[in-house]
Amino acid sequence: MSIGSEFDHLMRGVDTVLPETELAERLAEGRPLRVKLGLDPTAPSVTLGWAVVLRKLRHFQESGHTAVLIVGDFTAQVGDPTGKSETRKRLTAAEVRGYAERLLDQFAKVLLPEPLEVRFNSEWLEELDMAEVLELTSKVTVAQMLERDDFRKRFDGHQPISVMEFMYPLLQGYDSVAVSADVELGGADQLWNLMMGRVLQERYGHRPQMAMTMPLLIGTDGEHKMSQSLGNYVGVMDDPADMFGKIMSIPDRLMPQYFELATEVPPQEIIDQFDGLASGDVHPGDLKRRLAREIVDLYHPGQGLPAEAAFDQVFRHSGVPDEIDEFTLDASADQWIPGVLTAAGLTSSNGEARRLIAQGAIKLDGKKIDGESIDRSDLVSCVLQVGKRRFLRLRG
RNA sequence: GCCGGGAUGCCCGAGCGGUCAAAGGGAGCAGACUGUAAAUCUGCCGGCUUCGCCUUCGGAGGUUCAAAUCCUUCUCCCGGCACCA
Repeated sequence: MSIGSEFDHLMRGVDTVLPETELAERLAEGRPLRVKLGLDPTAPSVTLGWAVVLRKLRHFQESGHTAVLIVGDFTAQVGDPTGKSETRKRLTAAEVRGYAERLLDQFAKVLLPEPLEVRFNSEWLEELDMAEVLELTSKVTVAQMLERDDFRKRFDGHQPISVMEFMYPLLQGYDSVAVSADVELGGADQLWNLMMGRVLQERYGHRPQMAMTMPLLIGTDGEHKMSQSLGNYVGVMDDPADMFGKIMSIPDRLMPQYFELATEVPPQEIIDQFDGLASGDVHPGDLKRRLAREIVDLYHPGQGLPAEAAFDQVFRHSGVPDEIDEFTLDASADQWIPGVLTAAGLTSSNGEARRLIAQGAIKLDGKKIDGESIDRSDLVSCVLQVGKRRFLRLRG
């Protein structure tokens, strides 16, 4: 790859690079850069949101640079105060360990196996003794801490800020010192933290890293940043049909962002597609299908088209998906549908199920049911459906 | 430390002795319309095989025929004052 196209590839979708001119300079040095990305295992899944930065890390790998992926097992327990208006609840060591284990496989779905260094930051953070911690804290002033917006606001508003929260950026920054990062990647909300890494490296007499941030991907609700706690996410481990469906449900206005940040479709092609959309040559539904296929193919190679077919089967032809959960009926001749639905987990309570029946949302083999009880013999081998997307195959 | 205000359902927020499972909004779910988009309209939105019953209004006690609503106490938050610097 030439320097020019490599540079363009690395800059795809990027939000901010600081200092601006330095990326070209470092690339020109012609050696593999050490590109750090730190992720705290505070939840069990890699979402398309995290995948945005992970993909960027992969772009660096593709150019021969070394990906230094830091699993923040130690920092996860401290808790990143970024964007929080209040003190965050702390996770237990066991929770963090459990998440970290599950995440490692998922990272592998996005990154290349080489060149890659995976490090846990407890490796060095746990080893710091009090004298070293004090030295670390002496490198940064309280005024610098308060430059950060969320700290500033809380401080001015007399909201509590624990000293431990001040420690978070220091620890994350210390990671950069520990791994000698040339570049650190992060979400747009991490810029301040990344710059802290730069400051600390300088104070420790190392060459300061540059910071590169990616925009925060908006979740399927079309409003908030994608996050597991909000439930508006698509996980890279979601099965193809699920992934396809979730992408189809995002608001249209999110499509450009998703194409740019969550796919590898060449920039010029994206521009052409949206030009087509503006002129009416491309139908928004078709473009969204393309988007969904592209994303599914990224995490389940070759599954984009089958996922689309499954989607059409259900939503275009009002059919039933090929793979659905099964439920074995008990022996009673008279089956009470709300009980079945709730036992199978399709509804959360009998009351909810009864209401849905009253609203005409429950179908048996595609036909609306109106009563609550049905003969067992009329149910066996049939498909019970709640709304458009919840299905259950009944077994005798 | 003192004085005052507050804690309500997933979230925000009314209620201030009975007619309160608790107004209103948001989120969510379902129906119509669609491209599983947006916008809009409609219904539902604690549990229970439900004209009734049960568990909820920060925790624990108490007063009352009756408490989210009154009293006591505990916990936590918020304002103001004082103290310290």
